[in-house]
Amino acid sequence: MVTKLVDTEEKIKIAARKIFTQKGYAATRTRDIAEEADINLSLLNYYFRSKEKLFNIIMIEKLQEFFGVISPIITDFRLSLEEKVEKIVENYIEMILKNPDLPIFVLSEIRHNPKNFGIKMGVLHLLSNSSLVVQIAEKNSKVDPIHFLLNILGMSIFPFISKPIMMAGGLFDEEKFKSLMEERKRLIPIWIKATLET
Amino acid sequence: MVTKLVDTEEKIKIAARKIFTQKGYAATRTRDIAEEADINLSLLNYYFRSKEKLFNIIMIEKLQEFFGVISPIITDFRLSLEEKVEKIVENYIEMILKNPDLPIFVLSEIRHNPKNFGIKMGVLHLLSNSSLVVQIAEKNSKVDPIHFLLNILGMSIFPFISKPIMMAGGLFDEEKFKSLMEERKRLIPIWIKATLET
DNA sequence: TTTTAGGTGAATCATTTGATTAAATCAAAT
DNA sequence: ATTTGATTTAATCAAATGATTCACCTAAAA
Repeated sequence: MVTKLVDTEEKIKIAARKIFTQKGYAATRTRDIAEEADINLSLLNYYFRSKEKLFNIIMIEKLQEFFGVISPIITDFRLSLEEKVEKIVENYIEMILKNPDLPIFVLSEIRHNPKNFGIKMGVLHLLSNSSLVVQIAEKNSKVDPIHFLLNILGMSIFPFISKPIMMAGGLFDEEKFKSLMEERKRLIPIWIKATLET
Repeated sequence: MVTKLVDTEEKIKIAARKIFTQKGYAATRTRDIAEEADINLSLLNYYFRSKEKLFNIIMIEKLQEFFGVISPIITDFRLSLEEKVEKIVENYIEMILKNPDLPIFVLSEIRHNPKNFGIKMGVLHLLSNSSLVVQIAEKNSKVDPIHFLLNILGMSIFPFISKPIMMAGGLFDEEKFKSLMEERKRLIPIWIKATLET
């Protein structure tokens, strides 16, 4: 077989990533994906057998994108607490700016299918054994690491989730939103530090 | 007509609230709602004409629940900045504890239909004219009210959005989550205050 | 050149799903 | 008792949708 100009399987996956993350599993039609990929509908089933199988492949990818940011950082004992916070915030905001649909997609699909996907081994177990908890305890034993992490992620991720509301108001555009988030990259570590002084 | 034991229209709406907020518009079948309401499918169309009309009714309700919490507080000039923060946090957490599906539902449905629903007049316009911005400026002119609000809401609401992840880990149950949020009711105002000292 | 095997697409199938229809029920008014 | 108008239901429709079929193509191997 000669090399295809564009690998068909990858072309379908690219389309699937776009449509699934935009509209979610239930609202996505396999025909939408086929059209976006500029291929015939049967091709999709030929390559991936079913909508659900294709979805699972994309979902696994997206979960890794979403959780992959934080895991290596919180376990890296070479990084100080301050450096960890800076890196988590910067990496998350950076990554989601490039992939704005990711948070709502991941969080709402997990919700609709909480059993599947090996998130069990996920972030929380990881957190308990990380060097992050030790460093938090050293800094301020009163602050529960769970609260600490919820604060960082809440401040970093929530703006993206509420973005449609801000945009609907007409007071915000893409440009303005992006610079808002660039500002937060700098400010959130400062604010987080302040919460540890309490 | 004799008084019905349970008003049929209201019975359908109760079922619709439950199913729509749990599964979202696209994943909801009108048959699911009919079954949940313990009525025939055609009844649903008899009372509400279509799935979309029924959905719009529920959606309006849910938007009011979601945004109704914050509007009266940020415009109330009798409340101090500290009181405002306390009330926003407490009211949001209180309300969402009773209606855990609300945040993801509202935020993801808005995202899938950003034009509809008069959110335009929404929170942001309200914010610009509120007494909150004045009070923030008095306290610390460096802090943008938008950042301030995103921090409060992010810290209060994000935990509910990420709850399915925490639960999947098996380290958390309903009980534990609830007491975590009760703790945050007390702590978030303290943390927010700390961010204003920077 | 012929064969072979993977790749491709038009047409079609079976099921799901939102919506409609027409008949039945039931209580109150006449 | 009959009529009336509001509810309620079983049956069915038409469109949407996930999936399959089968014929055809293409390029490499024999």
